[in-house]
Amino acid sequence: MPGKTTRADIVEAADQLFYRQGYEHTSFSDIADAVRISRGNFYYHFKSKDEILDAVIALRLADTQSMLEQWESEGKRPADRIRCFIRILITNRSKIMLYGCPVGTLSAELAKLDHGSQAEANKLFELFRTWLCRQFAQLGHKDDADSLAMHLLARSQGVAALANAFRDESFLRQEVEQMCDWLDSFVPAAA
Amino acid sequence: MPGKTTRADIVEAADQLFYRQGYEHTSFSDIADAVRISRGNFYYHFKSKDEILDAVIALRLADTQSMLEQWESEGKRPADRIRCFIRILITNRSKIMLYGCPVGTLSAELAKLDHGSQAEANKLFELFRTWLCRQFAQLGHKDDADSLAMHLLARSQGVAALANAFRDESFLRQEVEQMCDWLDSFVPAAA
DNA sequence: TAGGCTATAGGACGATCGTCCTACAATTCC
DNA sequence: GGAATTGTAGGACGATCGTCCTATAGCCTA
Repeated sequence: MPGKTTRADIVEAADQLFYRQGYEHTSFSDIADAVRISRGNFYYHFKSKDEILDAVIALRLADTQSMLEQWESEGKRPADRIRCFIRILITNRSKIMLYGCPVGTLSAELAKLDHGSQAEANKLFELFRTWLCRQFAQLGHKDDADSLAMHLLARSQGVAALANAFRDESFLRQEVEQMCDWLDSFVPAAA
Repeated sequence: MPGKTTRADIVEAADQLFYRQGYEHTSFSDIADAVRISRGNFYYHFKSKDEILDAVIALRLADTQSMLEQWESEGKRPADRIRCFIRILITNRSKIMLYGCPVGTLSAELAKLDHGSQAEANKLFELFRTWLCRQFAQLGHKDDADSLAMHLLARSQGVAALANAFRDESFLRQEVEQMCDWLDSFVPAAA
């Protein structure tokens, strides 16, 4: 039980706190309290708060990557995979209504802070973008695959933002249905 | 030049700084420097930082209200008015790519801070929502006017968020065109 | 058993935060 | 022209921030 777990515990706790409270509004004491660890001990595992942020981003990148890979390896058709993406809004609806989209809100916060890790955080967006792009290409839309990916990404972001502001679950579900309908219009006519 | 202008100067400077840096990341010193005023003198005009935030929100509400009224009084047809809304993304593209949407980012930040003025800030969203709702109703879509308003609001939010993350102006313009096309599909067939 | 790592605790540090207090200049009013 | 009010300046305050330093337990190795 020594060593390695503590570091992982810190990153996990920071991940949750950054999501719920924002990066800047989360202090070392907050994380220390959550992990039940001395504040001083912190700097044995991380040299600075920024380093924790980088670790959190790396964790999210890895988690996202494996989630996307799993969606892809489940052997469904491209449209089904894209539907998986659309439905995360429903899966995570409770947290989204409380804290927004973890990707979008972090990106927006780091942009305002003019933070050096902004580019790293945006790799989360890029992960979804290239993955969606690949799915649309497999759907037969090679030429406008990236535009479609960005379009869907944007709509998801907007839905998450408004669902958060208005705490409106029925709006969220309604928009998810519309996105699925929109997606169907791109599926080649096959049963 | 006495009195009243100083208060207005403070609110204006805070408005800009809150937009560019975020509410929490903006300190009294930042605002004081911008207005060229002593930090101590601050509390003659405002009792707390929260009070400045409320004043900033009130200013934005008033500005937004008058902008919407102007769009409505310019005597165009409802579809043209909605197009005015869509095109703010292009009008403010430079700032949006740097700082995101002022309405959405403030709402998101206050949600994470669990700030008491969150409801006030969301009135900005409501202003756009009810205005758009009215326009869609005038377009003849009384039954789903609110859904259409929320849909358009969400898409605008998403476009602003991604344009901010990727600093991509052509994406922004492309999505604006798509939204205009989408709008046209709701206009009753008249020349 | 002695010595060297690993991991943790606890507190000191300088800076900055929002807030508040007091002194003083400028203006207005009797 | 003295008094009261309005507006501004500057700094003190307690708290908290991120950071850093040192002491100390527990462990493995020799």
